[in-house]
Amino acid sequence: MKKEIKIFKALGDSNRFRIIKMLEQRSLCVCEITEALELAPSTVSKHLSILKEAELIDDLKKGKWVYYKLCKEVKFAADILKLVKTKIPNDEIIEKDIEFINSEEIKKFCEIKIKEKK
Amino acid sequence: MKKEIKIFKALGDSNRFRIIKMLEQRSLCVCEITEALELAPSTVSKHLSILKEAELIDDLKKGKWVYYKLCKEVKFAADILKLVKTKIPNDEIIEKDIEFINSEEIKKFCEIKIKEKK
DNA sequence: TTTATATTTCGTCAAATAACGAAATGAAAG
DNA sequence: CTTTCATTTCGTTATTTGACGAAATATAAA
Repeated sequence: MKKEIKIFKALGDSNRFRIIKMLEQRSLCVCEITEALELAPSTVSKHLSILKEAELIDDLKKGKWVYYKLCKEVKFAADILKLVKTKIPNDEIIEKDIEFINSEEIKKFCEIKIKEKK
Repeated sequence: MKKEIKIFKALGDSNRFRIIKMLEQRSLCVCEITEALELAPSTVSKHLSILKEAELIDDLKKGKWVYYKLCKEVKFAADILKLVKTKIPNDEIIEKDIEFINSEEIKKFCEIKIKEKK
């Protein structure tokens, strides 16, 4: 499939759009995204693979966790990401997502996962 | 559905993408687009309604014909259309489409439709 | 090495989508 | 007013997509 069509298809789903908007804030591990979207981990993983296949995001393994971040190379995907970042006003859901990933709640959620083992 | 998601969904189909690329050249009536894409008129009409619903294109009735053109108002759709126009290299199919709508063949096709009645 | 945890892959199911032809609509010509 | 032609709407069908849970994989901890 044409690369640009893949990009548009990838962005044409509201859950994937939410992921992109959260990744504008900072890179996130799969479990954080899963927690925010309230979907099954396998579903989130599939969404992430579609975004990655479109070269909108990239992954980075850190131990057990896999972190995803926006892909900012110089190409059409980066242009689109810039437009998405600068020109689309956040709706309620996006605002709530951003609030969530910046919250103490999600920080604790991650800490507990680590500390539980100590 | 969120307006921007509609835009991405609309562009995330290769036939609709071809339509947008042809409309970059000039406004076209439904039968010209149908001829270029080699799809059923009802299928093309549906694609056009999806693009219109996303506010990427607009229609203009002229007698029996309905012409469609790109929608250039100041909003996200216009930004995307600009990116699409300036940043995406044409592939073979798009080149062929552009050639077709600028050809003598399609001009004759339209003329015959009119003259047949005289 | 065994166990636990994070993520991905696989198989399945329901819903959405893209295609078509047939019928309906609307404008122009006879 | 009736017919003709371009387009749209409707109903159907095949394919794609988004969701899930179960099983597989990979890494860290015990």
